Amino acid sequence: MVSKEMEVLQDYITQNNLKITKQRRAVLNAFLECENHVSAEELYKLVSEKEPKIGLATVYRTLALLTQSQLAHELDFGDGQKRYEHQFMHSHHDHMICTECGKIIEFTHPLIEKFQEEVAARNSFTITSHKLHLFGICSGCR
Amino acid sequence: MVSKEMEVLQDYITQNNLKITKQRRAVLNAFLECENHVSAEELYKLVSEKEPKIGLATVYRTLALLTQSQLAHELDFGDGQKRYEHQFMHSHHDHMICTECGKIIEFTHPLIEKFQEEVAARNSFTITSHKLHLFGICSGCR
DNA sequence: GTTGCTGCAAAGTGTTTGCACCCTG
DNA sequence: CAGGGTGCAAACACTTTGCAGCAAC
Repeated sequence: MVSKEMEVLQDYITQNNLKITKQRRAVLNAFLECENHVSAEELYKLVSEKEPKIGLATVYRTLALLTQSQLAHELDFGDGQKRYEHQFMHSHHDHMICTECGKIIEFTHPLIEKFQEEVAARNSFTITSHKLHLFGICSGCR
Repeated sequence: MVSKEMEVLQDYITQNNLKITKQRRAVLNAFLECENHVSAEELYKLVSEKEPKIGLATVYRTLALLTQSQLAHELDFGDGQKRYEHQFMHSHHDHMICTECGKIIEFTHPLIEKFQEEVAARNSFTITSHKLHLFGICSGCR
């Protein structure tokens, strides 16, 4: 069973004279199986179940690799640690973060994007990326 | 010369059984004089000019105090350190960050805010705050 | 004179790096 | 069998904390 994500990783690895290892496979599989928006530490715990001897440093190094190969995307919700989300076949979106329960709702709004471009153009600014985070209380916590 | 910001700090301090000190006054003054979006380290260097014996920890502690008393607002642009902006009489705005020169342009767009509320309502989510950061290249770096 | 504040150094947190050994290609 | 990958521990950058002495009220 080779997932399409594994193929992407294979491609990236062979194109860059790198090597596929059982640790990298384990990290990728755990990353794909787990909920979105994992931290390195959380992923480390998950991978450890399958690959007990793995080191935290390897998880960090593999997450960097996944980010470079576009399989993962780095996020920073301002809680002091980076989080990673699935990127493959996963188009751009923004986040609502419930400050009570930590729930994350993804959304996009075409008009928000449009007005971002507008205000950028007004300032002669060329957007390469953006982050929009709404913090608040979700329906379940109200 | 007592600035309105100093009065706010005084109020907060007396209301909470705290004490005003020359270090706190020095940090506040340096914070008000310096450009917006300072990091703790930067502010520490500035304050050190006037108050050479001050410790970095005091700057951190005073920044926490300023944040609590609403004089400062904590920001995280994802570069690994917190930054602080003037908050007093300074209404909400978002940020464009030039990834070449670090320049920060502040902006607001009423329609963006409006559509944020709309998409939140659609998800039964109550917004308490938000962060919108546009990353890209400013006019001077193009 | 209490009680909070300071400076210092030590401890913390999340992440990165150096190194000797291991394993993939 | 060469060169990259791994685990471990140490190093890192930023921030917080413990403590003894100090200063504001």
